[in-house]
Amino acid sequence: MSDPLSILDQLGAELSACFKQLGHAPDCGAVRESDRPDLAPFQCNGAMAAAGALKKKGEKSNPRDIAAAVVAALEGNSKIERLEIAGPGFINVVPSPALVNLRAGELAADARTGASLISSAKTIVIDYGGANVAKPMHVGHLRSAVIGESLKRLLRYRGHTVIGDVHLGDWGLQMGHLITELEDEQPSLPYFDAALTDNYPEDSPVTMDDLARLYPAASNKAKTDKARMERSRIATAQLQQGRAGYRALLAHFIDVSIRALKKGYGALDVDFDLWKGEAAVDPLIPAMIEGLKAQAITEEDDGALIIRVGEESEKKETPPVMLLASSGAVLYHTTDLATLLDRKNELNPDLILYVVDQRQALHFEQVFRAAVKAGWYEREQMQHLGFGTMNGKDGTPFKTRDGGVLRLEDLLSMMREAASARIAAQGMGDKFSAEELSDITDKVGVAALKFADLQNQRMTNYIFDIERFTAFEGKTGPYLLYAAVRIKSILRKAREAGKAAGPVALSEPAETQLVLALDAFDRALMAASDKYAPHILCEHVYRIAQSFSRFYADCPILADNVDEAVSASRLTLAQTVLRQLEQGLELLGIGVPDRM
RNA sequence: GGACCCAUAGCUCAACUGGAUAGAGCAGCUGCCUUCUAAGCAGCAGGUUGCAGGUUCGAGUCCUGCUGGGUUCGCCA
Repeated sequence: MSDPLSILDQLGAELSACFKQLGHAPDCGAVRESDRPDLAPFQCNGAMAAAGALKKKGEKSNPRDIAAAVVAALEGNSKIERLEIAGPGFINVVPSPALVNLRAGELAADARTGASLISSAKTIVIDYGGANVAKPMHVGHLRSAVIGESLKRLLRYRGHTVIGDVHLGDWGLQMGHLITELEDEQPSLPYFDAALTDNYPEDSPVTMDDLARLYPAASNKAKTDKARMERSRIATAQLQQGRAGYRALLAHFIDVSIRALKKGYGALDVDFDLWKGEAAVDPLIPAMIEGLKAQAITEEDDGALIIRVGEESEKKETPPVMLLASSGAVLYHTTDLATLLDRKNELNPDLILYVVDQRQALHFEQVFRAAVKAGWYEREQMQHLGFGTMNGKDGTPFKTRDGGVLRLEDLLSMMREAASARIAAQGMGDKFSAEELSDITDKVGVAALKFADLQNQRMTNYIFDIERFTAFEGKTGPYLLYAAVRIKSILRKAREAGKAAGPVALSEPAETQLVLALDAFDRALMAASDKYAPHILCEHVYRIAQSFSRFYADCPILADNVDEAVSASRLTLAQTVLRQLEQGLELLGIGVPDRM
């Protein structure tokens, strides 16, 4: 049995059959949401397309005549209330009240409020997060985490098998920096005694704060001090060659960092199935390199081992993939290639998505081409979903007033503070227990933050403005929560009053408009997941909240003068809106409090 | 210099495969709380879609050129 169709699809089916019957291509009957909702909720532009097709065949025709024939043929169709021809041949389509009413009942009865499941499920890996060992999370990590998490949930809800991997940066020069800087601070630690190979302490010699201090200290010194840089390079090479003390230290660094990161991502309601990193694929590298050499796709160049990935059509050749530096060290390309191999072996995914800053587009293009050359994947199986940077008001990447990076932790507490100030200003502060208050401020803060980010199109840069992030009115996360909370409040009151939900019977325009908005859920989900574009889902949930707010203002539900059947119908509508709204928000990674 | 991205209302952003009068929010102005949470609702105002051409019934969207901004270009990750 197939899923019941949306109103739009049902109307499209009627129009398509009609176009076909009149000798035109069926897809001319495609119906879409109208650009002129004041005239009709739906429109069909196929008459123009049909006329265009005839013209190509050398036949003259008038799109308005074609439209008129379609309208005449559909006379009396029970799903259609009214058809009108406008302009050069647009057909405005108004669905019949019976159709809308029937569909409202279907949506209310459906656990997924109209959301379909994909017919062929894929195994998809999403590589997002992008945090590094030893570096505290800052606003630069926000977009990847928030967008990646939403895409993961969205694709899963559509029916795919999705594996999220944080893919930590834990294998580069930064590790050498940390090791050498720690050695300068605490030279007596056993990890630095090259004679020792075992029995290192179980407890980490450093905390997250230590790491956060050590790395920039070393990095700054190395910028001007060549000898200092060389020590870090050597330590990195020795680590990669397997020096036991360094490996033991690395394990501590990773462990300490993951614990901190789980907390940081947890505060954002972001979690990963895999906490793998670059170090995890290190054991694969020697055999991988041998394999690539055996395929004769590598070459030596200036002492480095490379894979050329240029293509004929390029005016200027894309730079090669660097497998081994002339020093013999493993590079970013190498670990990312090894990760692709690891995923092939362990998960054999159909698709791998990288939610990473757009600035790394070239890097991924290189690595993907190498993986294709190696015969591991088809090019279409790997996609870099870049996103623009978060800029300050001056148009350059965001910095705090004193020029530093804004820690994610600090941003979140700013959000919470703003939320809590807002509750106080409402005079609601004493209505909630301390526990509930803290839950509300968390949720409002996260909703504001995530929605502000996700509603932007992925690729473009956007301006980070704390004033705007902590705005709680208009097209914001808290507005959406507010709509959901108002419904919850009504449903509580209905329960207390012993009023039950009942069959849907629409009467007011605000009700019809609300049902039409709900019925667009599946389209929004399909478009958002096909294009990997959460902002499309943001647009939908916002429309739902808006439609509900109008309904709320126009259509009393529990008031004494409301007829029992009307009240029951509106309760069903309200429940359905809440279910879809909460589901949509969950797919954006946004949780809803009970009250606010 | 090569490659990629972007330019839409005062500000921040939308616009599905090329469709009618380019939409939201904020800021501004008018109304609406003795009735389900006013973090709300209704309304007004705001535009030569960076510039110049081209393709066609029809262009913010496609093509060419230009201007202005951003990113990136083998041994950092």
